[in-house]
Amino acid sequence: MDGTTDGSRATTSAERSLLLDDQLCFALYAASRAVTARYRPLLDELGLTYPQYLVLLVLWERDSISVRELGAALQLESSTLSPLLKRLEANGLLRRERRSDDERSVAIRLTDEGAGLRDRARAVPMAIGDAMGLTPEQDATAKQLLRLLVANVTER
Amino acid sequence: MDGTTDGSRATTSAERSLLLDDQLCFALYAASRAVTARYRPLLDELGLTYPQYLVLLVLWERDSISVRELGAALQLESSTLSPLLKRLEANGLLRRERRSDDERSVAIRLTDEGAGLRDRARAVPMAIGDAMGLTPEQDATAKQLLRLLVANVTER
DNA sequence: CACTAAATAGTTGCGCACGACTTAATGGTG
DNA sequence: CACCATTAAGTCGTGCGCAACTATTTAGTG
Repeated sequence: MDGTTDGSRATTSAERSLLLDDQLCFALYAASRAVTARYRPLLDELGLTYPQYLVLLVLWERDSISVRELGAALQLESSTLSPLLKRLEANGLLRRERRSDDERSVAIRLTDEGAGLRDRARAVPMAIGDAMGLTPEQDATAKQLLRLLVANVTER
Repeated sequence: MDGTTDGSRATTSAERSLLLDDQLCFALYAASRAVTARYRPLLDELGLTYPQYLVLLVLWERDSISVRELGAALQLESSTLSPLLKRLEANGLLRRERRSDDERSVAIRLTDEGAGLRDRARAVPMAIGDAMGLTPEQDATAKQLLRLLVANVTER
């Protein structure tokens, strides 16, 4: 069926290949979606999407954070976060209130329900870690390479 | 400002951390978006989005492919591809026609314009490769780890 | 103090991404 | 042949993700 484009074709070094399978960027794109897909059933039980889960990870670490700080932590724009936070607020997991000392800023605070979700989420990282099935060394290498990549790609 | 959660906290081995920065999955998610963002200005000049570019990569390799085969190559559902292919067709880059031998199937064929775009796209992988700034060894390691990860995560 | 520039969050429009579903065609099976 | 499960593509609804823009508040400057 799909043996046609398998394996390792030769690539000139002067000009990079246009072959899909040669490209790290596609591996990255596919891996990110595959991992998110693996999260889905686990997060469904918590009533969360993956980005919502990431927001809660940040808030469980440090509550009462501004949208700006949240965006810095997750590398997301306010145009992504604002509606997402509204949905989490509608679901009763957090509250948004203008800061009195700076009315431009909005403090995101977990409700008791949002804070309580943390216990139910504790098993998630381990389940995902198991599913990823990398050795601790591979995991560390991957994280290190991805951070280097992000640093390089976002500079300038 | 953000030195508060930096660095390397200790993590118990029995139970994985809920810290954002400890998680490979977040590194993956952030890296994927960062790389796509780096592509954006290059692809804007070609009038393409990143997923559209991926579709063309496949078609430049092997024209007259079905939606199903395209989905297998990119790991995307027909519900994602159908509207995307419609947009590419509206932009004059490809045509979709039912196969006569199997009327369920739709053959995607590049137009001359779509095929011609390949030359203008040749510089893209190199520009991205440079921006990613990994050594060939690091690039190979990353691809290898990501493929292993995808294989593990999607099994069962 | 008046006025402008910067910062913060939000809105809008568009294009994915995917689950759930629909429609149509095909391939068995008895 | 009739029937039904399977396959292929597409539609619909929801939630990101981001560029471009807006509204409001704050900071800085003469």
